Amino acid sequence: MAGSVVPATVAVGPADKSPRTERGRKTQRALLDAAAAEFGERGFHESSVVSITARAGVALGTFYTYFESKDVLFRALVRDMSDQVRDRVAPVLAEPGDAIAREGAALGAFLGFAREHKEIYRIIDEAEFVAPDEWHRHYERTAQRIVERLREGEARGEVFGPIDEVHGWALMGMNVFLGLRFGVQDCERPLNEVADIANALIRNGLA
Amino acid sequence: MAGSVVPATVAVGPADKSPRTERGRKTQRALLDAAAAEFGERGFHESSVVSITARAGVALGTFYTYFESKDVLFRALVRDMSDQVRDRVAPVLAEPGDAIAREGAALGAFLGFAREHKEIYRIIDEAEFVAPDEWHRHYERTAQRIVERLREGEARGEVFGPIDEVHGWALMGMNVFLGLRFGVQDCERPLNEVADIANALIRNGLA
DNA sequence: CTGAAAGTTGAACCGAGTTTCAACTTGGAA
DNA sequence: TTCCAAGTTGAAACTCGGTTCAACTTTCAG
Repeated sequence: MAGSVVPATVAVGPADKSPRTERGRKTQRALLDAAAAEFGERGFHESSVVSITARAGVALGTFYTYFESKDVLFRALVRDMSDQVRDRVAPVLAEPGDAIAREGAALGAFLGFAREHKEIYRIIDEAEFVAPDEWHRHYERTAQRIVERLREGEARGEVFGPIDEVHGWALMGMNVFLGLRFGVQDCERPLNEVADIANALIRNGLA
Repeated sequence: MAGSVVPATVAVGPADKSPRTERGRKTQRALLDAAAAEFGERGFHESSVVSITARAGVALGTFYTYFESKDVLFRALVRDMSDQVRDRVAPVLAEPGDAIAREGAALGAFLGFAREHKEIYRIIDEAEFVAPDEWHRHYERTAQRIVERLREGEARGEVFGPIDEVHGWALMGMNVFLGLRFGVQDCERPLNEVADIANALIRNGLA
């Protein structure tokens, strides 16, 4: 899991803990991957630095060579997951189709990501308590992006306005819960089926 | 806050810790109210039994007269919050209108509840990590109830079917995130405005 | 080959918070 | 008034896990 969770460099705060050699970079990467897996499986509070270092195959003290604290590591991970989702969804938005179809494609891409990275829910959800600012930032930006896309569609006459912040949060909430139900919990149901039903809902409503 | 959080009796597990006198019931109630407030403000892990008993105005040891552990108390609270939401939404569902209008009324009632009980989000969200079974039960039932209501509407020809589990989770996700944004975070915006926009979305879609 | 910088190690320190428990208080029934 | 079950108390035992640090190893430039 999560072989690509690690960015080239990681923000570590004032005291520079960045690795200076290739060897160091590998160790830091092992710690980040181990942490993503561990937090995903057990949650922040159940994961100990001991268990993370054990999973990474390094000694306890090594952790503090690269991270100021368990907290700082978690924040770096939240930021990274948030960026990964964005990067995964971005390309499908370039595909042809009207604004609503593109939201459907975005949902499909997100569901796929959730199936591959089930740890994302535990990490981002738990950020509400462990790193509230990163958590807030993530949802604020995601909703904002949806609103912007819908407004572009509105300008093109593809969606019926006026588009409001409410629409952004409504669609985001829908996507998040569908990701939870059909990405993380139920791994069997075909994702395009789910995305199609949801897309029909936001296109035509239920009436 | 949370004067009505306390059920008449609380499940406490095998060893019977139920109070036997009026005095005991009052103390247990004080502990439950204090815990709801404390968990709502600081979250489960930041709330200590010391802080809860201090807020309730009783000694540390008294806590264990009524609860086997901090964990058991939290579970009781989650169950209670879940029931409170249900009880708050139920009455407005009896009002006249088609199935979709009733979903709008339900959302309105839920948003109102969220404004009055901001602690509900922290408590139910954190249950994902502290009491996963209660958390699962809560969302499973909520989605199920939405699906049932929509299917009734479908039978009456008020909504366009076929209604799927996807619809239940989609609407629930929408409601939850709107409650977060406009119930807990933004307390200014008129709730019926929010509910109306969301209801128009699920009634007619965006196209 | 050599020295120094980078990296690694894990026992020990430390604070925090849950839970226990034996002594003490309260309130009401007989 | 007496007695006892129910309730209360808070110091202390206990557990747990984050963080520190001084000794040790590896790597590599000169």
